[in-house]
Amino acid sequence: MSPNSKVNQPDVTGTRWLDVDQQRVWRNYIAMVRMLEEALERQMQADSGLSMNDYVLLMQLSEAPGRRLRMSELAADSVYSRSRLSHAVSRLEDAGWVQRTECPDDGRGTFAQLTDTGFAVLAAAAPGHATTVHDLLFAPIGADGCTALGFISDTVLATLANRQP
Amino acid sequence: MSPNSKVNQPDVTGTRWLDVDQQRVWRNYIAMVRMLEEALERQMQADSGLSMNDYVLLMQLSEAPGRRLRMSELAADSVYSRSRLSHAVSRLEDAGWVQRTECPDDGRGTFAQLTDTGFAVLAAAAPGHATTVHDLLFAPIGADGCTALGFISDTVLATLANRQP
DNA sequence: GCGAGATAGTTGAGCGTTCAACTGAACTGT
DNA sequence: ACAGTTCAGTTGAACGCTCAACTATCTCGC
Repeated sequence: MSPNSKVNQPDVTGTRWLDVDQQRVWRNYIAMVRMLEEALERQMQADSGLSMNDYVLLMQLSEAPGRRLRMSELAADSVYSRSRLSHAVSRLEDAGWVQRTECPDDGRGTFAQLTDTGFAVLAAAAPGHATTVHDLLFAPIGADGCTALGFISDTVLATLANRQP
Repeated sequence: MSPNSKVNQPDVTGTRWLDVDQQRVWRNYIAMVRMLEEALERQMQADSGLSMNDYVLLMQLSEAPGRRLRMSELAADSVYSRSRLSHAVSRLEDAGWVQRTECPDDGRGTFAQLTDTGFAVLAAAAPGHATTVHDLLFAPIGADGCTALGFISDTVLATLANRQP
């Protein structure tokens, strides 16, 4: 596919091809993300009947003051579109884990409020999740790996945040 | 949520809680994965009208001998379920990028064969993708970050591969 | 104080993924 | 040689996400 460039300079078309190492790393990164996601999904589903997406949403809410967040904040924290979040919260509401509340300060606003039932479900799911993340990620990569992963995440997030307003 | 343990030892329930650093890294890892995925998806969609999922499938095929793979192999390489791949290949077939072929060695088998059109589409999409990956990931994290990410991916993949037969 | 535009959130159609059930081919043991 | 099981792949329904269109509220300039 790529012209197997030895160096990482833009070619005549302006393309910055990946070198062989980077190609390998990129490929394995994709595989890692997918397999990790799949493994966590399965564990969560099997142990708590919860999807990872829902778990993360409940988690975000549980850590917010008053266990509630504006829809937009929750969407931003979760890297969700407004629409996706709206659908997701509707389902969580049907399940009884979250309740929508009016926002007194802003008539357009809506709070997503974690219910006691939702909190209980989350609390029941947390240990299994933490253990799985520990066993599959942090234990294998060790403290240095954790530091490195933190650096990488921070750097990439900063890069993504600081482009086109 | 978690008991904010200072050390990373299993508690009385056998739970290995994540320490504060690990929680932060885990959170940022999830955000990074999501945002990176979203950014790449948008670039790919805008520049080539192709989804990242389809791009990766075509890529895998393009690198296989004869530009074809058994459905199962392709599924394994892509971390796809059989069903998901079957649907995906059907769509790629409708688009004319891939063609299904009988497998002479195994009557149950099917080959997914990349067509010339499919290869051309892939070739057209590759530069933009490579450039984006370079700009958003490898350039920011640098050579050390690349090495670290390679180590992390390899380690996690090995861990995931080496459990329950 | 009012109209234009921005902002918060929802909705429904369309599409992709998942899940379970299915077909047909290939091994396995007797 | 054939019954049971495993394996490769497909199918259709259900569900989640995306996209564009929509309502309702807020903000700003005049």
